[in-house]
Amino acid sequence: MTTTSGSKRRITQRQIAQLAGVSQSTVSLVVNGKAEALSRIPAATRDRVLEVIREAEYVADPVARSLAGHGNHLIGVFTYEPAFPTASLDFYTSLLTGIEAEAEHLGYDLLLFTSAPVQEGKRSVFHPYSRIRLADGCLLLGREMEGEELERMVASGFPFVAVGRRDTPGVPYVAVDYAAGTSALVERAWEHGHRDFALLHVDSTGESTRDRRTGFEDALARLDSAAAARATAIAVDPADHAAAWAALRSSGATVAFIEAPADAIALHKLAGAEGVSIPDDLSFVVLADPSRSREGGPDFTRLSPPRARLGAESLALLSRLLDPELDVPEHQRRLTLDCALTDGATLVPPRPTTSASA
Amino acid sequence: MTTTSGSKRRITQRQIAQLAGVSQSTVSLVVNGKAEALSRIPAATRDRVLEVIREAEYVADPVARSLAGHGNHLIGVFTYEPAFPTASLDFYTSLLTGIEAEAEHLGYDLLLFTSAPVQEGKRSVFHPYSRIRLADGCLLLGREMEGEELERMVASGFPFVAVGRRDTPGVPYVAVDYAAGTSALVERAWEHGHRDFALLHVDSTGESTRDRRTGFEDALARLDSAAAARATAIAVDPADHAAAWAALRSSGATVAFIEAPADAIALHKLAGAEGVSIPDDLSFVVLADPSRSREGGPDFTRLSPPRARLGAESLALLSRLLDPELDVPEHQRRLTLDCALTDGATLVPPRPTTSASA
DNA sequence: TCATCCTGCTAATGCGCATTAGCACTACGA
DNA sequence: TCGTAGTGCTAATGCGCATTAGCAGGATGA
Repeated sequence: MTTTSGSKRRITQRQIAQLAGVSQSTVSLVVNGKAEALSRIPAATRDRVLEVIREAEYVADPVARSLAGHGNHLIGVFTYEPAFPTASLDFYTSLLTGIEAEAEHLGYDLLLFTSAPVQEGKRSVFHPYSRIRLADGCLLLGREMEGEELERMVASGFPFVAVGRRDTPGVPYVAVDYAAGTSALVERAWEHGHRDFALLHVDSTGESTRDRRTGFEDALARLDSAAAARATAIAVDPADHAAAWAALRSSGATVAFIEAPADAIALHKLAGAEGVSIPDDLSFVVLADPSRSREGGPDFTRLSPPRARLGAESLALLSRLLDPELDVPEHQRRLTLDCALTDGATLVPPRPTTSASA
Repeated sequence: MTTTSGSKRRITQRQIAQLAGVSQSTVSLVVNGKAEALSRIPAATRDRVLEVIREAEYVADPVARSLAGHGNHLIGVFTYEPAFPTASLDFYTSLLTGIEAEAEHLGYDLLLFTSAPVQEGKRSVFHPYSRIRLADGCLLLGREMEGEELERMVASGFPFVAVGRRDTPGVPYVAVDYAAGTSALVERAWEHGHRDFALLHVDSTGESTRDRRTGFEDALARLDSAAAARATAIAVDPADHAAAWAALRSSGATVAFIEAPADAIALHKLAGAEGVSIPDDLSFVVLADPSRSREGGPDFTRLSPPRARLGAESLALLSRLLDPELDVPEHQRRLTLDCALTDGATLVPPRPTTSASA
């Protein structure tokens, strides 16, 4: 009564063997024997077995195959952000699209760890009933992952790839070059004549947030140390955009670099409410693509990270790591993709200086 | 060398047993024994074993658990439409969102069958390396499923739920009431004064297409047999919207019921190109929600099938079927959800008749 | 004093498959 | 005539776990 399911037990190799008048081993050999093994089995026998298999509609039990030491072409997808489906799905959709396309291409099935074993406020791959080992390897998604968690992953020897740059040593990843992308946008704003910059970033210590900040600060430092010193960084509380807006206005910046599209949209609204025109009074640069569902937002000048490609490349890297033939050298375990820029309508030259103060 | 992965072999119950000075059975009992079994094991022993488990970071191998007759809280998601990720993902995104949310709620992981074993032009769950049996049960998505395939599923005894109505006997499903929804829209158009109807449907024999057609025809028949007789059904070839447009125009209809949002958008464009105003010259009613990514389309008067809920309810039904405690009666194995209507801007009264012909 | 019951475990088995060692037999060359 | 090589298979084992029967030893009751 504890059987998984199904009224009738599934047909097994042993039954096929009986029907065909051979041993279970022979059936197994016929089903997956290598050429060398098959050469020992005459065509007549093989055909007979195959015939029985076809008639009986036999399908090998993947669980047993797996236990017997065969991978099952399964890739796990683990997401650290708890609210996977509802809140964050928008964000991950394009990633998943890329992953799925590549999975289809490579013949992998995808195991989504949607069951949320949230312990002590965080998700962890390591919990007593983790199904992670059902998969041959695993992709890790999420804005933030703890170093300790990643170290355990590395130590466990379980093959995985992180989607996004990770500092933890030994972690294979595919990343987007947010630093270079942000730098390029800073330079563009500079060319437009902007000298007062503000960065409105997500309140996170995640690598991607830091990369954007680094790109922002480095570019400014290269261009003009005074402007760099004047630049303001503001951590945005998604629950209190008014505060961020106030901080932005009092910073005196003529251009705002905003990390999260959702924040950009909210701030854009606040600006409209106060009669501040974007971009005439204040330029907006957004450091990611708005998710598709948010219509209504303006056509931001922004970064367009290649999310679908990021997903696809991550899976491709993982599949290389899984290939026993391949010995992927260290330097090929970390990839960085260029980040595209999208010219939008929200970056224009600043208003000509109406002289300083009153 | 054929081991799945991981440099060091994973720690097993046997090793835990040795470390704790007990037998493997005892470890197993400690880990998952029912209360009755556990009562035979004194707290001291249990604690010792648990301590070793904690220290060794032991995690049970889900594959072995599964083989030994335990389900693993895994739900398979199979999609019949081949181009799952790229072309059709848009369509399935909302469905998947609902499924994922429910999976998280119920503690299930999701197995996406993205590897595409397309045989003879069609996908099939039944192929020699099907991993479907890794899952406890399975959701079937797709516009069309062959009866034979579904019959095999029913016969196999493997628990599953089809997303969308299926005629095949014994198939559990959750569906959207497209017939009633379409009927309601027909009535609304009637109230606006329309008497000449056209239905532009997808060229498919899928149940959902037929349901809409049924709803369309039944409503008209109820309202006025002459109008019903005058109504035209046009199968739209997505590659040749011009033909559909021509057929629509020559039908003399004052309102077009269009099944696929993509077709509606294409036809709307053709109308614009010919100077035909929608809805002033011709009303449009669409029988599904446009996917989000297609911005630019007008605000159609349309059906808004509750896709996310459809996904969630399907999984909920499946989980009920999987519960050994429950014996779901036949009539609870098929659910139909109401389909919402969205008032849009494309259904208005027809132009007053400018008398017949010239 | 012996039968009975309880306690605290363990040995043994099976889940379905892959893999390896090796058996029985034939053919063939020397 | 024997040794060798090949052919056509099968028996046996293990993967890691869950489950069940049952054993050894002590306590308890009649």
